[in-house]
Amino acid sequence: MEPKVSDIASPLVSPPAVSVCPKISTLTKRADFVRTSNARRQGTTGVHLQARKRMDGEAIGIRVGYTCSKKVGNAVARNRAKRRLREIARMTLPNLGRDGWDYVLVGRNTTTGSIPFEDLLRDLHRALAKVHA
RNA sequence: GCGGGUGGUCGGAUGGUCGCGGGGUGGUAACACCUCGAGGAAAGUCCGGACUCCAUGAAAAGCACGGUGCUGGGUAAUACCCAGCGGGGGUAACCCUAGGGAUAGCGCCACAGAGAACAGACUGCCUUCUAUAUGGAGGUAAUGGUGAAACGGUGGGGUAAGAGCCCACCGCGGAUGUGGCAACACAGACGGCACGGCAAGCCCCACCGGGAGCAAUGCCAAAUAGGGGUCUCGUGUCGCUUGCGGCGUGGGUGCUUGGACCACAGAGACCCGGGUUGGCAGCUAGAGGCUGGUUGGUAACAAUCAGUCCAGAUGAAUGAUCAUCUCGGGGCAGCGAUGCCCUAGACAAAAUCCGGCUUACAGACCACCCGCACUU
RNA sequence: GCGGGCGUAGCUCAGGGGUAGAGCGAAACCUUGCCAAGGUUUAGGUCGAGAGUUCGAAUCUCUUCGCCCGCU
Repeated sequence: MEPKVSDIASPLVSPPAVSVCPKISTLTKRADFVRTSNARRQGTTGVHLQARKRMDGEAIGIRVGYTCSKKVGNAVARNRAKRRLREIARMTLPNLGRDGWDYVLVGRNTTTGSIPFEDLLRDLHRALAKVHA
């Protein structure tokens, strides 16, 4: 039997202690995106991940940004891809993300909006593991 | 039943769990609760407005530039809509139509053809002259072929040959009359025919448009700077009532003109260098939409009454997932009725707002109408 | 969001109503022992797409698609 999405995510969604859970904020500045893209990167079928360990004092907590260029498609396809990226980040980063890092999730050509959701989730897990290594 | 035409509607539904944006309430806060949260095209940005700023005495005038272009009406306005007219298509329902002026002027009409816009004559036809030839003079425009287009068409009379030269019909122009608010329609004396096409070529005529746009504009905070160089015009003047008037200079979001206004010691142009891309307002209730009724109108639409609804983000909010149902589609089994399984599946997401236009769109539904076939 | 511009041969561009062209590139041949250069010749185009105006459209008009630039 196929594992349900809830089975994959359940250990991750289980609420961690508040003191362990860093605050997650969204990247909005272009300069942050550029700095992150110059650091570590890892591509998978569904998502392309860029990550960077910040210098001390820049900001607090985990920060995450989302990018979907016109290659992804029209406005409907871009928004849809961005929402799916937000959802997997919400389910994953509170547990697997590291404090003091910036992450940028980039939507891929046609796959981000179309592949099954659990595949997208596994792709982010793999990409995070490789980037942290 | 089949085929077609017109107008319109919808664009899955319900529930659970976890999340997102705005507003409200409570709370010191974390947060909790309540409530609202994409489209018919939100799209393209092709038009028209609202609104804001700039300019302005003024909706200034003229020129330039751009647009519109049958008539009447509707509207805040339009290139939109409605009702008609003319032209074209279709057996029909019905559809399409940038549709003013070619006698204001200029320009163009390649190739072919004798000749392409003004009457002219290559091949011809007829008469005549002579030196009888591939000749000259005259008449004619019916013949031939070319071309998108050739100076009215067909038939008859007539003639040396011919010709609206004459006649009949058709076509064209058309004084005038009738109907219509008008575009225009109908009738038509008369004219023997004179007047080719292109204005989405320049242009003429009529009407419309001041320019830029929410990245407009205003405020707050921080930071940096209160820059440098070159060039041009200036450094006012007269009067008195002593802060006003005359003159002068400079200042214009296409240009010019005149006037008013502002400034009067600085103004303008170009080049070099440096800083910031934060927050708030504008920002969503308006020529508002929808539903139902009444009145006027053929209609578009207007007036009015009642009810109801209202996204406001800014790396930009609607997602993820599960279940059930239903419309279609596909597969398998079956002669069939039907059963089982899979599958929510088109275009496309607000960005100041509104009215139109155009383009994209899986599929489903409703009403009316037309043609053909069949039955009664 | 607003404003502006461009689509013609494989590439860079002319042509602005009358049979689509230039340069570079490609191919074949000549030349050479071989290559380059040179010479001769050839192929290659729905003029981004669809309608309209015209006798006739790459050209004029409208619609549409794609690409590029500027404005805080």
